[in-house]
Amino acid sequence: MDGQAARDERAFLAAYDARTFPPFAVTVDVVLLTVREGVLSVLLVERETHPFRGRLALPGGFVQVDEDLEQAAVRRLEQETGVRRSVAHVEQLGAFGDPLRDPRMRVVSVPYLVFAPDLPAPVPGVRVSWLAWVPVRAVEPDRLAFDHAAVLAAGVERARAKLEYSPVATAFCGAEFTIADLRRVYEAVWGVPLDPRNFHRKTTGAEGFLVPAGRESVPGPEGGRPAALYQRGHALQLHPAMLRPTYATS
Amino acid sequence: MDGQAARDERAFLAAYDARTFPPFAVTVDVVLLTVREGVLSVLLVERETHPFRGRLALPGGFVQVDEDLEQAAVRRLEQETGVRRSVAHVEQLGAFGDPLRDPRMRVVSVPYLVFAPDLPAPVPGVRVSWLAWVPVRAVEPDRLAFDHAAVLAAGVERARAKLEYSPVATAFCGAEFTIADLRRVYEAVWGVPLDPRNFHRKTTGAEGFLVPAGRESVPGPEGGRPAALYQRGHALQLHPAMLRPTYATS
DNA sequence: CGAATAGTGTCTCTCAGACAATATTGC
DNA sequence: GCAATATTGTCTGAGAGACACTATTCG
Repeated sequence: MDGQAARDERAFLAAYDARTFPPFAVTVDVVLLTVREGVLSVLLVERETHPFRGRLALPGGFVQVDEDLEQAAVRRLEQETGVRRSVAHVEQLGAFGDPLRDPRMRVVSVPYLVFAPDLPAPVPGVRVSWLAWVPVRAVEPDRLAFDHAAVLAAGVERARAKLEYSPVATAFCGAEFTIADLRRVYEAVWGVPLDPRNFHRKTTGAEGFLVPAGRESVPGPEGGRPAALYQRGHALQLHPAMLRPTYATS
Repeated sequence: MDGQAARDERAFLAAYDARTFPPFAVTVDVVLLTVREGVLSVLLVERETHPFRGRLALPGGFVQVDEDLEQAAVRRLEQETGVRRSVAHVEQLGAFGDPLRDPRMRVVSVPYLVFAPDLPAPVPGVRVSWLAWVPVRAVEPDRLAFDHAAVLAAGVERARAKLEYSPVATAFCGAEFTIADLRRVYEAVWGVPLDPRNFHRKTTGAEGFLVPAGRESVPGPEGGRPAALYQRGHALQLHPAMLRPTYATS
């Protein structure tokens, strides 16, 4: 029986014509977030080609037929923005498939959310003439191409929620960072000031979140006691969670 | 300037040939969960056609060219399982696009997670000869078609997490339900017993979660005091959150 | 020394978990 | 009455938020 079923299946596939299905294109977009000078910022590129030529957009492009979705996103990330995957956190943000989101044809886009440390100004890569970090609060939604305003909003909201119960905030920092560095990440992403003392106690108390690097930072130009340096721990969850203040239902 | 850009864009679109892009197909799958007799169960169908003919699978199918993704999922839900959208909670679960997940061609699937009350045994609908509620713990992952084992696992994990900080557990109940009904939902989805007394205090204390229906339920065959009936409230978040016991990192 | 930042301790309030006690039904 | 379920109350410990206080640097 099993042999018969396998033969059936092979015969079916040999006769299969892919053109009988509705033709879609699939793209990936990259919502690359970082914290620069205390401000949550997103990397935007200027589109060089139609549609939306000259408009700002998220980096991204078409997925190749034999290419995994995340692999396609990472390829765009590295080619167009110069950010290496190894220093960043990458997670899928969902699928956006409104039939009218692309004027060319039916396109389903799978955006990926990326957290990266504050990097030197990225250089325009393949097929990109201009790109820049833009503070998220300064982005004008109506001026973005496609439905990228909605994608960006989903990415920012995901980032805000994720900081509460996961240790991914460390992906915004370098390999070694101070508690104050980490606090500035939370403050920038959430857009609220946090009490440095309570923040210190909570982060150092959460099991597996931070590992002491055994070294100290150099104080800034305004002086101050040197801070201990930490590395990210091995925990996958943040427990207890770090809840946003004024947990309004919004 | 704007007029020139618009003319450029129109000219580009008129000359555009959609066949220059890699051909994908896009499908939707439905992870329909319910709680039957205290057991978290998923609706599975038997595939009538190749590939994976005769294997169990999630309901789903190809998205039409002019059809929204969620609309496509709801169409499958209603056509293949008879569950009406109005009684259920529907949310997107992400995109699954491994290049080898479908032997026919490159297919990206966008599964939707659906929570529904315990409904009368659904009737096989369009293109479906057999379907049944299967306890999630009884599903044999290797016997599911495509990558549906991974999709189901993602859906169950999303459901477990979502119950903690959102009021969607009420979607597993009917319009009116008792606190014990709701507790059995949490117990079934999380797979752990909960203290009825603490559960009662927490759910009735969470603002906007539940609204008293002003009526009482009929006690079961074993007696017991009648319970007050509730309806779902208007809250979008569950605050304070209902955290799973033994919050292991796992 | 003063300003600035890092880190610790203390108090209060909320809330989760354990569980006693009471209320209301069917048999 | 007895079993079963519903609901309220009480206690304890963990943890969040407010904030006093100490520690260490630069100028």
